Amino acid sequence: MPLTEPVPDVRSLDLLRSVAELGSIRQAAIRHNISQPAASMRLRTLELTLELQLLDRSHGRAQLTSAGVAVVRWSEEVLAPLRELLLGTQALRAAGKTNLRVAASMTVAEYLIPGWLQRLRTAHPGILVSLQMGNSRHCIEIMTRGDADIGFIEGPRAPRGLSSRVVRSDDLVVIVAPSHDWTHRTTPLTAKELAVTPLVLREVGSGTREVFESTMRLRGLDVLPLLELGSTTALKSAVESGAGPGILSRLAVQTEVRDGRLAVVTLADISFDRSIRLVWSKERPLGPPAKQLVRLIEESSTRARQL
Amino acid sequence: MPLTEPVPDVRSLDLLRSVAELGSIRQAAIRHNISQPAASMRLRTLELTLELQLLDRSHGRAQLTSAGVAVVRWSEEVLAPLRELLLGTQALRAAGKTNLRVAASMTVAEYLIPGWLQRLRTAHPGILVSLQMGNSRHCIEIMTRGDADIGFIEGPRAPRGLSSRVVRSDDLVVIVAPSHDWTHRTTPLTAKELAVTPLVLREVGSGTREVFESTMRLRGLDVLPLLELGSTTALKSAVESGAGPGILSRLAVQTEVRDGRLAVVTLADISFDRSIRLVWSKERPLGPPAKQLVRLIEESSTRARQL
DNA sequence: TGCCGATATAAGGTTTCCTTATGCCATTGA
DNA sequence: TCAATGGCATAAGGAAACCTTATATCGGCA
Repeated sequence: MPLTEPVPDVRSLDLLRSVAELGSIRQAAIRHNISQPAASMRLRTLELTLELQLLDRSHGRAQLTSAGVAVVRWSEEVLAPLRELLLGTQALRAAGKTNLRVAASMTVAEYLIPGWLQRLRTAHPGILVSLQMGNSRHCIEIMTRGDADIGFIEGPRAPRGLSSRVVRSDDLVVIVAPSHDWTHRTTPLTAKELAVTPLVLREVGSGTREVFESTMRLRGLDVLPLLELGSTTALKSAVESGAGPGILSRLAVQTEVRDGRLAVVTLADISFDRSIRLVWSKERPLGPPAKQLVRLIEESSTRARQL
Repeated sequence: MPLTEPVPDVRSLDLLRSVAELGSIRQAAIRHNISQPAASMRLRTLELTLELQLLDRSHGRAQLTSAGVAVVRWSEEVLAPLRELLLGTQALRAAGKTNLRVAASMTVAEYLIPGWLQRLRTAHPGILVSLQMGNSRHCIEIMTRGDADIGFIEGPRAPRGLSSRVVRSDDLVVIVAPSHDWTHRTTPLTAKELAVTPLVLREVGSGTREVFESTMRLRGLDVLPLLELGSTTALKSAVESGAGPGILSRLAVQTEVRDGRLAVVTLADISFDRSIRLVWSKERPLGPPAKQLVRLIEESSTRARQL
């Protein structure tokens, strides 16, 4: 479903954040390289758009109202991912003049790279990253050609000729709509039940489909496709609207699960490993920028465990 | 720091998401209530802004490139919080004609309410919520006057005349810049050390300051303010730029800690409880909408534990 | 080859947004 | 109480962005 109009402008939200930080519209305007009236007008437009009084101008300096404080806070959740998006696209554009070339599978690039870039930026602003995306096979090719310093792929085993290490766990999960019967199950789902249920799956040839089918085949079980879709988004929409249970990477559904739009079904006697593996050349040792990134990733995964 | 220009328009990101979902610019345009050329132009502008080719138009229908898929994915992290912001402001505006009136302390309103509203919206679209914000004392007044059905406050004990239950834990933490010495400590910080260190604190009278001072006083310890600031944002900026260690609610710093902009210092022999408490009238039982919300909150807290 | 659906381009008008100039108000200190 | 100062709003004019309708172009398909 599209965004409910009217949509506040992100630059206005960012400006409001600066006003909160600096305590003055004037100063915020200067920092954003616009004139003071322009800033004043943007904030006014924002207030009209949201139909809320965000600033109290009756005492000389502009003071945030409680609604203003709340909006600033909520805006931070919008602005942080937007900054990550900008860093991500920047890395995609940056072909030359970078000191760290990263190759990543689609899943890693989509779900993990932006956060890592954000943290790398704050910890080591000097490092400029370029990003190449592809499937795992493609990434391995890039690495063996020496066109990237470091790579991230999914897969149970290390590719030959490259050193590798698991940096993050991931696995395929069964997802259903929150209204589905399976959300009320008291017993975990068995592999056998999964085999006889028509499922919403990614198309043949995708990494997700391959992992799922091969793991099931190892148990001597078949898969029964109900629907085959070519993208993660399409699959989520289908499951969400009640088409039936679907199979996707846990990373790919974490947001929807958190928001209650999808539910994960617990599995009894089967699991689909899809761990994420850091790979690098055996011949060439990791350079300092690459080492910084690796260290940061390891820190963030231990921190995630603590929380 | 302000957003790095040029900033992509969120409506364009939303449109791209719809294109990914529907597989056609035309269909996406219809869903967004704009003409097909307008949609085409927005997407073109987005591609120019990001300097990336997001769509492949060479096969009749528009097909997302791998960069396009990544941008859609990154956009979801932006659009979801934006939807929460819209729900939050909507609840702030909605005075009458709602079937669930919520009173919440600033901390709860800022950090937890939007997520709950989002989940409530998807699970029970019929429920219209209105939100009143204030400090904990103010919320209790609203509740006892009967001007809200349900409230959320911080505090160690139940206010008299109201039933209450802890729904979420929270506590004050010591935060420092990532470059601070304390990030390299091998031993936890003691209460005594905290007492002799000049700290960046919220102003006297704020809930945070009260909890901090009273807990320290109970130990017979004093507090030594280095800087007193009137807002969470200002305090974070000060600590981030190296002013010194600061004291804030864990909820208030989780984003910055995740992004590595701030670090939490482990405490040895002291803790500052600030649990969040659901309160309701003893005379009036919870109505069905209130019960739905409570159930949802409890589900989400157990789910958070599982992850 | 010819039709059809989908997208791009063109033209025109409206709206939005920014900048400079200026006026008003609150706070401050003598 | 009065002037000075810093800060915000308003006004006017011009530039840029955006949308709509109409039309051309292109790829797929029978």
